[in-house]
Amino acid sequence: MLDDRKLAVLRAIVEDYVSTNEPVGSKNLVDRHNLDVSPATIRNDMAVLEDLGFIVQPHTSAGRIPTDKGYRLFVDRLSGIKPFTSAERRAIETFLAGAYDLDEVVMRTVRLLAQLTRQVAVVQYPSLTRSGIRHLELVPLTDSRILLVLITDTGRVEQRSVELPGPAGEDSVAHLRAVLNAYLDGRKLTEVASVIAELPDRIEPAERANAAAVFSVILESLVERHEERIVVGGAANLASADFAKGLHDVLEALEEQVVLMRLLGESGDEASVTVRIGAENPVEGLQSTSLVAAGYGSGEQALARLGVLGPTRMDYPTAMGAVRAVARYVGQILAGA
Amino acid sequence: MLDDRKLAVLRAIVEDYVSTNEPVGSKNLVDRHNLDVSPATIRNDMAVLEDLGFIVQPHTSAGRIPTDKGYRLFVDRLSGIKPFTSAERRAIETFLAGAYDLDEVVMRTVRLLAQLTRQVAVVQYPSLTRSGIRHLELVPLTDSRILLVLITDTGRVEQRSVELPGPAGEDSVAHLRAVLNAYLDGRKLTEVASVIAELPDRIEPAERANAAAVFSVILESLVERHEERIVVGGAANLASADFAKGLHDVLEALEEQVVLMRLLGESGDEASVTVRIGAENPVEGLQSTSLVAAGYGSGEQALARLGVLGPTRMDYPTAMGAVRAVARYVGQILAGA
DNA sequence: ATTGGCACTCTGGACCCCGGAGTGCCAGGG
DNA sequence: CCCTGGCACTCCGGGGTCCAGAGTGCCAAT
Repeated sequence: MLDDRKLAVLRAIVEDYVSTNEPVGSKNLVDRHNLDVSPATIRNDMAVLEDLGFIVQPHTSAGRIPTDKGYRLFVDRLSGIKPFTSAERRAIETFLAGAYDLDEVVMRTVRLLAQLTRQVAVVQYPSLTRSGIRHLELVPLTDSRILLVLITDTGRVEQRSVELPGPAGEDSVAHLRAVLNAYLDGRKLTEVASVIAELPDRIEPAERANAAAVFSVILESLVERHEERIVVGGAANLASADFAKGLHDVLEALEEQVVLMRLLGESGDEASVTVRIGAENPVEGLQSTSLVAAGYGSGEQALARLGVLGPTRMDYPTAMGAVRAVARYVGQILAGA
Repeated sequence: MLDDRKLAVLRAIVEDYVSTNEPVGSKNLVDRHNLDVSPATIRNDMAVLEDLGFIVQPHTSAGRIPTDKGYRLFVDRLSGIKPFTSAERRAIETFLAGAYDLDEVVMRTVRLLAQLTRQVAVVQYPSLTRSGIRHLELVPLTDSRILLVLITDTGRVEQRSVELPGPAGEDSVAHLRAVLNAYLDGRKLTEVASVIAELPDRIEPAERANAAAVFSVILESLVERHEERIVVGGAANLASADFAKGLHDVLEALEEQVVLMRLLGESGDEASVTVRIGAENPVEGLQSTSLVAAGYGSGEQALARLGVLGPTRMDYPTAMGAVRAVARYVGQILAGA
C-alpha cells in the first residue's frame, strides 16, 4: 500500500510545500528531488496518497498540499529531528546563561525559542510541586490584611495577600510566622497539606480564625494550583505567516492563560518532543496551527513544558530540534541555579 | 482663517472617517451632519483645510481623510472627552475590585482597557520610588548565592538573586539581614541610597565584601531602576484593525519592553490624559498608531502610566474617556489595597 | 460668501480572456 | 505488474478593458 517511494513522495511534498508555500505538482517534484521516475508515476502515487487522506488538492488541477494526517505521518515516520550544530548549542548556552532569577530565565527562553524558530514561543513556568519551602514571611499590610510571601528552595518567590476575618496585631502575626516557619521550613510542598492539617492545635484559640485563613490561602494558591503561568513571545512572527483570517483568533487564544494551559497541558507529560498538528489540537481557534512542545526540568522529571506554535505548514524537523535543544539547556540552567 | 464652520467640517470629517474608514466627500458630509450649506461650500472649506494640512485626499477626486495634524486639532479643540455613564463606571469598579495582589490588578486593568476600547492596552507597573521598605529577607540558595527579597509597604514584592564574592554562612547571612532590617525598615526607597552609604561601618570587616554585593544589588535593581515593567493586552484587536502591512512592526514593538518604556515614558508626566498621534510618536514602527495615555497613582502624584494604542484612525473621545476613567479607578483600588 | 452647474478625474468592481500548470486516463512497453 | 509518454481537460490567476459612481475644482450668478 505505502511503498517506500510513496513515502518519499509524501516527504518531498511536505518539504517543498513548507519551503515554497505553494501546492506542489508532479513535474516540479521530480525536478527538485531526484526520484528517478517519470511525473506520470508520481501522479499515480499522489492519487493513492490523496485517497488515503495524506494530501489534497485545493482545486482540481492544482498541485497537492499535505493534510494534517499527511504532516502527522511525516513527523512520525519521515522526518526525524534536526540536530543542532555545536555552534548553535553554544549560542543557546551563552544566551541563557547570565540570567539570574527565574523570571529572567523564562523571558530569555521565550525570546530564544521565538528567534530560533521564527514562530510563536510558549514557555510555562516550572511547577512548584517538587520544591520545598525555604521560608515563609508574613507582613502586615493593614489591620486585617497581611501579605504572605513564600520562598522555595528553588529560589522561587510566591506572594499573595490574605484578608483576615479579624484584626491581627504585630505580635500575633509574629507568632503565626514563627509557628509556620517552625513546622513548614524545609518541607516539600507536597507534604504541606498534611502538616497544615495538624497545625491548628498549636495555635492559641483566639488566633485560630486568622491562622485558618492563612492556611487556606497557602493550600489553595500555592499547593493545589499546580497549573503555572505561561509566557508567550514572538507573536510578531504570526504576521509574517500568511494566516490572514484566523490571525485574530490565534492572537486571542494566546492571551488566554486558560487556553494556553489546555494547549500545553494536554500535550502529554513526557519529556520528549511531542507534536500536535492542526485539528489534533483541543483548542478552538488554534486548529490551523501546530504545536511542537517538550517537557523540561532540572531533574529527571519534567517540571513544565515549553514549545513553539506555528502554522501547520511548519518546518517540523527544525522546530523539533530547537525545542529539544532549548528544553535541555533550560533544564541545565535551572539545575545549576 | 479657520472659522467655526471649517472647524465643524473638520470635526465631521474626523468623525465620519473614524466610523466608516472611508474617505469622506462633501456630499455625504452635508447629508449626515446638518450643516445647512451646500456641498460646494463645503468643498471650498475642504480645499482650505487641505491647504493648511489638516486633511488630504488619497487620490485626486476621492474624499478627504484627516492627517495627523488634523487629528491633533480635533483632539485639542474639537472633541472633548466622552464621559462614562455611571453604569459603565460601576462596571469598571466591580471588574477591578476583587483583585488581590498587584499583579492581579495590573492584569485586570489591561484586560479591562482592551475590552472597553477594543484597542491594545498598555499598563505600566506602579513605580516603587514612593514606597517604603517594610521588610528585607535574605535567603541562602547556595554557598555563595543568596536570594534577596524586598517587601514594600505598598504590598509589593521584589526579588533578585545575588552572587556573592565569597562564601557566606547561615549566621553571617542572618547578621546581614538583621543589620539591613534594622536600618532600612520603614525607610522610603528614596532614602535608601544615603542610608546604605553609611552602613559598611556597622559590618564586620570580614563580611564587608559580601555585604557590598548585596548593597549594590539593592541600589541597582530596586532604587535606580525606576523604569517599570509594562504589560500589554488585547493585541488581538490589532488584527481587526486594517493595519495589513505594518502589523508585524507593531507586534514587534509591543514585545520590546524598552520600546514600550519610551512610548509611555516620553509621553509627559502629567496625570491628565495625553494623546500622541501618529508621527508624533518617537517609536519607529508605531508611527501609524496613536497612543492615549494617562498617569495613575494611589496618591496625588502619578506612579505610573497606562493607556491604549490603536490606529491613528481611532475614536479618541471614547478612548480618552476610558483611559481617564480606568486610571482613576485603578488609583483608587491601589490606594485602598 | 454661497450656490448650482458642469466638465473632469480617478478608483474599484465586473467582466473577459488566455497561458500555464496540473491532472486523470489510456494504451503501449519493459 | 508497474512504469511511461501522450493527450485532452480543468482551473486558477494575472492582465486588460470597460463603466458607473463618487468626488473634485472652477465659474458665473445670486
